[in-house]
Amino acid sequence: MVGEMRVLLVEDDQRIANFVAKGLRENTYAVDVATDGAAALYQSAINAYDAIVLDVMLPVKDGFEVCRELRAADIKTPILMLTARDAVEDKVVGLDAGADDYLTKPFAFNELLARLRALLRRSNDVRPPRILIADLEIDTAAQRVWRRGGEIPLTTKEYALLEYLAREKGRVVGRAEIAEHVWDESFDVFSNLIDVYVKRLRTKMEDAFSGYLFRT
Amino acid sequence: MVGEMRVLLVEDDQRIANFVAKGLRENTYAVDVATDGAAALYQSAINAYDAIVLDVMLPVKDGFEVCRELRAADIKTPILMLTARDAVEDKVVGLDAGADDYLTKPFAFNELLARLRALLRRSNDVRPPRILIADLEIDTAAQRVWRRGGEIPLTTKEYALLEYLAREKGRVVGRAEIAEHVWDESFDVFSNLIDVYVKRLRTKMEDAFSGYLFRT
DNA sequence: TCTGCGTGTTAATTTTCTGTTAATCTTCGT
DNA sequence: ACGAAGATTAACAGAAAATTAACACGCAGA
Repeated sequence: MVGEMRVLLVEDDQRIANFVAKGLRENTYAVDVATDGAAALYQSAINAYDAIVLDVMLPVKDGFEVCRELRAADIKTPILMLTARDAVEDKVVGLDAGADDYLTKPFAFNELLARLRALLRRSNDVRPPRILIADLEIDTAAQRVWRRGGEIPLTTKEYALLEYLAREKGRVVGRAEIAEHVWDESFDVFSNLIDVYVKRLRTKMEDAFSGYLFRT
Repeated sequence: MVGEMRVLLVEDDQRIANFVAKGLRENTYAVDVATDGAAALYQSAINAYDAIVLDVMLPVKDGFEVCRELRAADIKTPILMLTARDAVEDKVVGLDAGADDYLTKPFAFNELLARLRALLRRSNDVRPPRILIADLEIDTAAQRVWRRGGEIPLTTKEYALLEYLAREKGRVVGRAEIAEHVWDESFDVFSNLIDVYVKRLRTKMEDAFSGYLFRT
């Protein structure tokens, strides 16, 4: 949160764009403006913005589409959608497309500032650490796991084991170490419980990837 | 803005304390009560309150003193001072001691609510007044909830729980955390009240969306 | 006072997890 | 090829947690 925040404003209406950009600059944001969807994608590809303010109605590519493509490209920059429409359905579409918040025109400029601050705070705060290994994705905040888009439901222990292994990726960890970190002191050293859990994980993940399993 | 705000009420007069606490709870604040200055300091040391409503005339340590010590301990929680006296001088002393606002008894309860809201708003900055998750829409100002256009009537507690969960969407929150934010100190850790409320919510929302409920 | 509603309690039931056991399969040295 | 040690797997039983219904109590309005 130090330094200047960079914002990409995507808005085709000149008047609104000028107005908003000026207002944001007065509030110490560094603002880039894109006037259509394609430009927006291009700009966000070559710059690391802290947030994107995105109008829905755009020439070339509409805001929903831009949003979707950004998310598809794994760009997680917070997006504030801006639109004249206020049908609930539009909000749903917007959020489904990956927007983080939604503001309908006309809006008080202060409201936009406030939402933007909220978004930046949210993302800058404790960014939920995600672990990415090959096509495996772990959201440690939600304790959920995906592979190639599909979510894999895991039990508490299964998840704990997976997260531990993922964190220690590339290192050879012995049973004792695993027991130490994933189970508690009452763990029975002579049981093969760990093997059983590794098996369960493997089954659920369809033999995900190999580089992390071994024997003492 | 309301919903899961935690307030510490410091008041030695039982009748007033009950009255105020009850009123605040009806407005979805989670209220803890301390009946003397020392208790107040202790409580605020171990809990993170969003605001403190502090009577001036207290046994053991008076409100001014409590206020001073809190500020000395670098606790910045907004403080609303409450007193029977209304001499201008007292206000000055109170504000000097570090209070943020000042209210003299007798007061209209609505006035207290208004001041409290103002304090919380000031310190808390802005949060989106509407929360949208899939086809669920929450109006935090009116404390009303819709799904697919239809409004869902919720009781105060049900609403508070839902708003909290919605705010923490995507994170795994344990029972303790929920209790901490939605209930107050008198919450019985061994009861399954939270489960019961989750059930009630689910029933009303027809198993709305799944991604937010879990164990421990 | 009666009544309805919101809040919280309790307990029975059902489902899901965890950990154990034991049988089978690999690997590898001799 | 044989046996042993370790690895893998399936099946299961007890434990833990989730789910649900039913009820008790206090309070506010009629």
